[in-house]
Amino acid sequence: MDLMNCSNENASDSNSKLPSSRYKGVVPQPNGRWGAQIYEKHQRVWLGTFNGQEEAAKAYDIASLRFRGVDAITNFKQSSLSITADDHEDEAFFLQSHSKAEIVDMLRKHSYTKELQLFKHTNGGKRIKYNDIDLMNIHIQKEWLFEKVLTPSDVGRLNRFVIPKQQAEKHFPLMDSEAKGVLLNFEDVLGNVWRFRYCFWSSSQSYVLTKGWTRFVKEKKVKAGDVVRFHRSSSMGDDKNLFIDCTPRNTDDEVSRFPETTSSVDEPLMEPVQDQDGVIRLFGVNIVESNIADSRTYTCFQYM
DNA sequence: CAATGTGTTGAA
DNA sequence: TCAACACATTGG
Repeated sequence: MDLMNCSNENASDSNSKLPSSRYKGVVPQPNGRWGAQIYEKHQRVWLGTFNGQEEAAKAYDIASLRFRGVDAITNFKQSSLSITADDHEDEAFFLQSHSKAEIVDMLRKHSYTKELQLFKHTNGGKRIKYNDIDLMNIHIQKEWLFEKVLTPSDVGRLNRFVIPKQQAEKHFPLMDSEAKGVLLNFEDVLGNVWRFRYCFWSSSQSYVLTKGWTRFVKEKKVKAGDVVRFHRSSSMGDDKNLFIDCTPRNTDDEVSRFPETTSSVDEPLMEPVQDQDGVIRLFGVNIVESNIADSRTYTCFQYM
């Protein structure tokens, strides 16, 4: 092994240049170890340092799969210890069930394998055969963000929607320069795009959607008690990457023009759920429960 | 002090 | 996007 490296093997030689790696996303470190990195949106995301370049290459592979999807180019055929198709599917599901920041954090802490094992184990007894819809969902990488039950004031005359502070800061961080507000585009299940002004109201210390919200309430006919859900597509597409989705109460007075308002009398799958507790959803359907959110906290990154 | 990770550039 | 290179920053 190692017969390919013609010139420099030793990092101890301070005169020579650092040895290159044959693996994508792997860069040499001055001390002879190896760094892993991946680029997104013109900037580097550091994935940590590793003893061997193969280890670093695997870290890159995992990040690549999470950032760019199942068809991403990788160094190895499969990322970790996944051998069977089910294992591979489980890992894809695991990747999609965590934010990019969480995956990066695991890589930097070298805890990815541990977390994946835990994930598989806690789901071991009740392994699910995912259907085509689920796989498609994984493929397009739509990730669950959070949901909120609409309060009376959310649909009242205040013309604003309060995003729970914890969710707002987690999913829609505002820089100080943006405190005045930014415009966010959300796509609904019909492909319609809704544009809202999103800002922080210092008087009430709350994050709100303002301009555009009332129109949404009116046209979707949402009422207090209805649920609004937020998703994000983590595949590329800088613009159409946020999604909004709601379950309007059935209206007796008018034929619904919206498919998603169809009566759910014989739709057994829909049920409300708390996010941030490890409940995993695909298309709003609970697939499996886990306890992944029980312990660890992850450092905050700019990207998702 | 050693190791990590960023600033930066030039190539593709 | 990507790796090479220099080195500022981190952290033990």
